[in-house]
Formats: sequence, C-alpha cells, structure tokens
Amino acid sequence: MTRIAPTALYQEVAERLRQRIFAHELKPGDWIDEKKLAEQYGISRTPLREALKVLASEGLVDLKPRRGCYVIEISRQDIDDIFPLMAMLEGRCARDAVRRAKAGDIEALNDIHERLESAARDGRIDAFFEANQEFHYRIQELAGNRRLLAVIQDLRKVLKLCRLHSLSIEGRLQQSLEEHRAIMAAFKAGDAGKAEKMMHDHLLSGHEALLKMDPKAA
Amino acid sequence: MTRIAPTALYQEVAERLRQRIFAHELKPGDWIDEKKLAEQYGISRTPLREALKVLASEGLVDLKPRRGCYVIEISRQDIDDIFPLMAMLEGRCARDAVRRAKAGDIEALNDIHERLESAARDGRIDAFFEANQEFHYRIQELAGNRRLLAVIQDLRKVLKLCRLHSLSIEGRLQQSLEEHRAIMAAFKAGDAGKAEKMMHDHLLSGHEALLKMDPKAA
DNA sequence: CGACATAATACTGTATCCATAATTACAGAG
DNA sequence: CTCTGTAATTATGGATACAGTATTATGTCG
Repeated sequence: MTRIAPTALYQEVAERLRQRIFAHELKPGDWIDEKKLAEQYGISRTPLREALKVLASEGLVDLKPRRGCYVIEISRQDIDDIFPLMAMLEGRCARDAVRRAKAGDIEALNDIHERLESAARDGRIDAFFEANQEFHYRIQELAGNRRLLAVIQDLRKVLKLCRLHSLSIEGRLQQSLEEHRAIMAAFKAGDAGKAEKMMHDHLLSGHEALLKMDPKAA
Repeated sequence: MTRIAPTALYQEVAERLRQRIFAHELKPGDWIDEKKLAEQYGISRTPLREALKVLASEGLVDLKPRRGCYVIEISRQDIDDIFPLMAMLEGRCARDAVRRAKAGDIEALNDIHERLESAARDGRIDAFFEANQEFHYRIQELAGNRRLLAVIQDLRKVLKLCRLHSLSIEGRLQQSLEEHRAIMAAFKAGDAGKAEKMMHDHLLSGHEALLKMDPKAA
C-alpha cells in the first residue's frame, strides 16, 4: 500500500471504514469480519483492530469482547436524544457566529446559501445536501469554539448512520430552504438571538421530518 | 488477574492510564514510553497501543504518527472553550432534570446536597469535591438524555487534566456551596428555568475562579 | 570552532504466530 | 423426536518478531 501522507495505516483504515459505514455498505447490525477485511485491504489484522478501537470510541461500532465487532444500530431513543441536543449546540453556534462574523464572513456564508438556493431550484438533492452541510459547518467554524465544533461533528457522525435523510420527503427540501433563508437573514441583520432561535428550530424541524418518515424506529 | 467481567485487557489498561493521567502521575506533555509501560504492566505492546488509541479518541493523549504518544496539554483556549460549553450543557441538564424529577429523586438529590453541606462545615475539601461530582452527575442522569450525559462526561475528563481545581481558592468553596444551595432550591421549587440559569452561572463562576488562580495559562 | 552530513541507535508501526474462548454441529440418551 | 453434552472449528485477544523511519551523536570539512 503506497502511503503518501505521514498518516498511520490504522487512521486510513478507520477513515475507509467510516466511509463504508456512512455509505451503508456496512449496515447497522452487520458483523465486521476482521480476517476478511484485512485480506481485502491487503493488510494484517493489527492496524485493522486499532482502527476498530477508534471507531468504537466514536460510537460507530460496538466492540463486544470476545464476540466481535458490529456496526452500531441507532435507536429511536438516540434520535430523540441527539436532535434536541444538536438544536441547542448548533443554535449556540449560530448565536456566537453572528457576534463574531466580519462582513466578509457573512458574504462567504451567503455564497454557500446561494448554492443552496440554486440546488433547490434545480431539484438537485445531492447538491442541496452538500451545500447544506457546508453552510452548517461554516457557521460552526465562525463560532470560534473548537470544542463545540468537535462535539457537534461527533454527534453528526452518529446521525449519518440513519439511512435516509429527511430531505427525500416531499416538501421538506422547500421547508428546509425557507428555514435557511431565515437563518441567513438573521446573519445579515446581525441578530444573534434570532439566528440562535432559527437554527435551533431548524434542527427540531429536521427531527420532526425524520420521525414523519419512520415514526416508530429509525 | 481473575477477570469476572468479560472486559478486554486494553480496556483495563486504558482505565489505569486514565487514572494515572488524572492523578498527574503522567503529566501533560509527558511522553508515554510504550516499551517501558508494557513491561511495567507485564503485558505486550499490542493491548497497550490499543488503549492509547482509545485515550487519543477521548482527547487525553496526542498520538503523533511516528513520533510517539504524549499526554495532552490543556491550553487557555481549551479552558475558555469548554467552560461556556459545559455551562450550557449542564444548565440544560438542570432544566430537564427539574421537569422529570419525581419527589423521591429530589429527596435523593437533597441527600447528596446535605453531604456537601456537611463536608463544607468540616472543611473537608476532598469530601466536598466528591459530593459535588455526585450532585452534578445525578442531575445529568435525571435529565434522561444519554447523549447529553456522554458529551458532558467526555468534556469533564479533559477538564480533569487541570492540575488544581478551583476549590483550593480561599472563599471559592463557600461560594460554590451558595450556588449549589440556589440550584437545590430551584429543584425543590420545581422552577426549571431558574435551575438552568443557576447551574449555568455556577459553571461560569467555576471558570472565573479557575482563571483567577492562573490568569495566563492553565 | 561551528556546521553539515552520515551512521548508529532506538522507537514506532506492521505482520505473523499462538492461545483461549465462543459457537456450532453432531452424537447419544431420555 | 428433542434436548443436552461434548468435541471440533473458527474467530478474537495477546505476544513476539521484524522492518522502516526519525532522532541523535559523532566525525570531518569548511
């Protein structure tokens, strides 16, 4: 395996596994066969096992002693726990971001928002999803709290385990867009309190949309 | 070592290392010598390295590729990032806890608070610290959000790296006690909003006290 | 005397090997 | 025919051996 970056093998393996888990190539509940994966990647089990330890710490897999490694299954309880938490955290980000944002920052944020608008016009869900992710991430960066950002990103990883994202619901994309407009407006107006509330409600709204898709489990 | 629980060796090693780090037997910035530690524990490097991967994910150590493992050094920036975040999170816990608490829960919480009072009267700082931890933890449990609890506990681990806790400041113990009384009162009154604010301010107050000890760095 | 280059040493990272525990299948008995 | 116990197979956990790279020290040249 040719390795350009000075990153350890277990890190690359962890990243590849993350991608496979997010892509649902490895589905929740699936058993992870160490031996098979190791020869698939052409490596030994050692770095693979180290990678699994990392993923377990991230909450993506469940490492049962002497019983193997399984992709985590997200529960309804998890969904109900995480979304309100994310609403609070991302709301806080929005508030802090408004206070710290320079004019150029808001312009850059608006550029991302415009890509969201354009993706919505063309009905390109993937592009919308992409711009959406970037919009949120940029706000988290603007908030300037590295720990807050890290916590949010960790939780987002877990949420990625839900196979379907709520954008596929008819009407949700438009609703999400409206909510983003309100957030963007609050940024332009420099209204931190409003930005916090809009972002907070935006997340809760996403929660509701997700539950509407699959009311009992996730 | 008789092992009843089916816990893997790397987990036990991780726990022992955590304790040594919290006890500042392994100080921030210290290099962790894999070979020496392994023979110290009478184990091979394999489970030790796996333990280090876990600690790295928890943010307790820094794993630099090809350069070894170092105990993390907490920065002033980290302190300033984490405390406001904890204030928000624990504040939220207090709010949710008040809403969900049954009469018996509040009684149990009050018992812990009484131990805090008694420890304060006798000037037993360690007992105070202990009861304080338990008081906060119990509230987090009462809030009933497992993810919220996990996030808080993770951040608290990092905060434990600060050698001195602010209670050793003259007057801080009394102030902390007063704040706890206010929180306890809000619980008894069933005032969720007040509990949230009191808990929030309690954390910020702890932040200030810590900065007063060591204004520039941590 | 100082700086740079080269060599030696030591530690990290990876692979292979061994032991132990768990699961499954098969056989025997009720 | 079913249930239980034992044996065999397989996978996980841990140890050891090996390779590659980084760091440091020493020697030579400027």
